[in-house]
Amino acid sequence: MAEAFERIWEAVAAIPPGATLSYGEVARRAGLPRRARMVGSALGAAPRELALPWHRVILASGRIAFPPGSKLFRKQAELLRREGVLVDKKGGVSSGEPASLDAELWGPD
DNA sequence: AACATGACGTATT
DNA sequence: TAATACGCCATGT
Repeated sequence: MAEAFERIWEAVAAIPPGATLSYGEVARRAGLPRRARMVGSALGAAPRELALPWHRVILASGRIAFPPGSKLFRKQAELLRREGVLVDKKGGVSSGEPASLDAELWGPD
């Protein structure tokens, strides 16, 4: 396996529960700046036995990378919420503390 | 070598 | 906020 993939897997494995990192950030931490797209490939090719916390990797825009409603989207949302991370229906991810009480009570609209 | 593709990122409208 | 556009880079054809 290419060494780059292993560096990426390490970076992902190092993300603590309840936290999230963007693909670009993971790439940077792996010593591969500007290789965000490669992070996606690496995760897709990652052996299941590594049990990587792939769900903690999201877009730089703070949302889940999959189309809302898709199989993988629901899977990732569930894994994140299982760690206390809030995920709205559009894939928006916010760590534990709500940005504002309004947002929590009334939603994004 | 040219071109398309993708679990991306940023800037601009 | 959403839609485009363009940059980026490994892979596969």
